[in-house]
Amino acid sequence: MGGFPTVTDVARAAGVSRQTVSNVMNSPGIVRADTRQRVEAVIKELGYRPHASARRLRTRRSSTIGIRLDPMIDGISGSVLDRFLHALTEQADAQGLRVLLFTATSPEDEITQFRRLNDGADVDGFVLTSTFAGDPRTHWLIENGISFVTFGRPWGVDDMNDPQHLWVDVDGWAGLHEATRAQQEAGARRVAYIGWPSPSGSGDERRRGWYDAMTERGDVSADDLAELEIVTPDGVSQGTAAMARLRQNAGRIDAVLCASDSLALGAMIANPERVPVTGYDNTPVAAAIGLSSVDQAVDEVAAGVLALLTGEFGGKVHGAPESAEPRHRLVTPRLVVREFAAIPMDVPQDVRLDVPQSVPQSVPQDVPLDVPLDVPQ
Amino acid sequence: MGGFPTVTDVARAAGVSRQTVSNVMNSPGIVRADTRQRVEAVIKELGYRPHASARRLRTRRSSTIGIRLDPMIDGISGSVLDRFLHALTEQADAQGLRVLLFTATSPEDEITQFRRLNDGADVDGFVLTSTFAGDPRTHWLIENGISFVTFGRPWGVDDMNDPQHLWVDVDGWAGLHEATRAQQEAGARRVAYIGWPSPSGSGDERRRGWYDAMTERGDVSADDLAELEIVTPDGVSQGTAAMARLRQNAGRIDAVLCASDSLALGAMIANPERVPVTGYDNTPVAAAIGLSSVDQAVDEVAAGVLALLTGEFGGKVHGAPESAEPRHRLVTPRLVVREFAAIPMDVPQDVRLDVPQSVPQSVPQDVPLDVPLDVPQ
DNA sequence: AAGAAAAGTTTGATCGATCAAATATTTTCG
DNA sequence: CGAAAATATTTGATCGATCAAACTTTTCTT
Repeated sequence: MGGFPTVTDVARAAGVSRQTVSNVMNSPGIVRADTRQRVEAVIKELGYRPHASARRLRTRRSSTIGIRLDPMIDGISGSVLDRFLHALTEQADAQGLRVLLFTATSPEDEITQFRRLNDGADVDGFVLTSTFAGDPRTHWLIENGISFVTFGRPWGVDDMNDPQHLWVDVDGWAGLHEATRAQQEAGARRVAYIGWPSPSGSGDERRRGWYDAMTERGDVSADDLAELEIVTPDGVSQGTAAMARLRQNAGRIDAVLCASDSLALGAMIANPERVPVTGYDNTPVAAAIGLSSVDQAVDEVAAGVLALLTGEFGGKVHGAPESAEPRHRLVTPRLVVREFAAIPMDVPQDVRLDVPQSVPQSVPQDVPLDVPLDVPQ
Repeated sequence: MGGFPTVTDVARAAGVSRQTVSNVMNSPGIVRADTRQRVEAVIKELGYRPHASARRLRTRRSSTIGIRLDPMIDGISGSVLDRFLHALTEQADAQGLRVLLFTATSPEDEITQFRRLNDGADVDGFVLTSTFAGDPRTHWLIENGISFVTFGRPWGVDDMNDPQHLWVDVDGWAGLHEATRAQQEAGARRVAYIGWPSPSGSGDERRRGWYDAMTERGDVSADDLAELEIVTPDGVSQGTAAMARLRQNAGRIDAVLCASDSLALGAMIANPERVPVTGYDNTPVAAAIGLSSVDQAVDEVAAGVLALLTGEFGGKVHGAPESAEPRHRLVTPRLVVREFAAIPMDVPQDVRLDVPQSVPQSVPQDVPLDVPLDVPQ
């Protein structure tokens, strides 16, 4: 009559004790088969569902993980975080975990939220995104013994092997290496790279992937290689400007790789010769425009994050330092090849580094464009 | 020494009873000022935080709202849902509410999740997105007396005034009406519209906004108006095809309005005369390409959803049918005007309705493109 | 100033589940 | 067969907070 049935109701109906009902749900192994079946039948019949809060109060665990919903999710590159969030939620659901969102305006504010959610037993652990060098969040979490896994490796010196810090990341080096190889195999020799200024954890990784592939091949001189590289902050208009500069200074270009889809989209604009352009992140924009792009395998990342969070270490290292279980995972991204220049674009022949006043800006000012996922700010 | 301090610890340290501590937190008004200050000081000193699960067990409310993370969030149009989710989380946080995510593969599956989360006292109510005609979810929730608010009005006959169903929606009519007016004021007379096939709840609304603005002005004949309208399923390549058809059949065109940014992006491609194109949703793509677009004011939508969910009705109607408080909100979208054709595009003169085999497809096949937010499936 | 009313505070019970320890039952084996 | 061991089940206590009702103190009324 009242609300929902409780363990006591089920126990009475099945002619057993509360604890046996509890055991059927949590340690089926220790209940005799016939008893278990009887209880299970009653559970189904009454439509019994355990009361999550009561269980959490007693067990002191919430089966919930917290993740900050990043404001930069609005940008083009933000969609990687979206897809990650979706994959994480889906896979968490499948193993009985819930995902709780929160927002924060700064790393300090985020730490406040950590405390609030942890003290209130709202969550068992956290998933962090957008890590950066000297990230105060990871230090705080480690100090306070709170479980967490980061999507993105720690960028500080030596932090990468900190056994207290569990992480999953995408191998940007491999992504660019494969993308470069793909262009070379398609006949390209002079493959240019538009990247971000160093130091940038993930940016430097990606650049190295391109650089290594180029030097392994060995058919471009060091001087030429230097000409084929250009750095710029992230953004569509920056990509356009960088491409224009490349065309002025680098001589023949057979293909262009970019550190982000934003740059790639921009590069596409100042690309009348329709040189193949490859971006990074495989965002919807890339898909719509028909750009090849390196896809961060968010499903694998999510799986890795959950495995570490629920695995042997329970998201943190409690003893067992001799364990062989790896404390991080490096996921290899996938290159998504698309028909080149699906959208034919043309550009006035007089494109200069500084966009002339008489021509409309190629990027409107009203939207802050897409800080990429993992660039330290 | 053990874990965190509890009410009992605080009570002891402050020399009061548990209940007084509880009152300080929940009904400060009934505690004498000096007592309250003393207790508050102790709370701060001990760093006491209430245990969320214990509170929920006792009060039978979770201060958490559930929302399904939609798979279609990956598409271009999906970013509206993203932005809504972010706004919702931010504003929920501000009023002490948590947001819990879940995924589902179908409306039926979603109902299963509703049951699970509700029975377990995980959530107090739900926010639904992507409503469609005959949506089984809302019926189920109403039947089971579970609180919910939808982003998107109910599309069934008479459903819109169903007093059991609280909703917030964006006024697509007003959006298109304003966009049309804006073009007319800029000197356009023959404004075309690329929309979705009827019946489509939100699609029909938007079309009506354009249609009404055009007939109010009255300088285009009914025949011409029919020529200026074209319907097609959503998608970039569909937009391109539609635009090409318009150019063949509609005579002069001064401006084009589209039911989505996907269509607008497509239309942009087959637009050598650089007729102004306006999209809908103000997605990152529109921002990057420099398309004008109708922005669904997600902040206002989120505020409205929360107000209804926590307001007089608590997300559902329990008596008080004579109340004057509105049971739904219609938010007026904002037109974001951008410099036209920020990205110069050109198209071969021989664009035909069927894309020739020798020319690369304008949209790659490997990505399911962007079902818009509110199109019934 | 006495009694009533209001305001402030405390006590015991309770939400629904699980833990720890006790008890009952079945199995094993000399 | 019967005692010890192994297995199965039950009982009482507990997690941390709030509710409901009892109790104490202060304020108001006449």
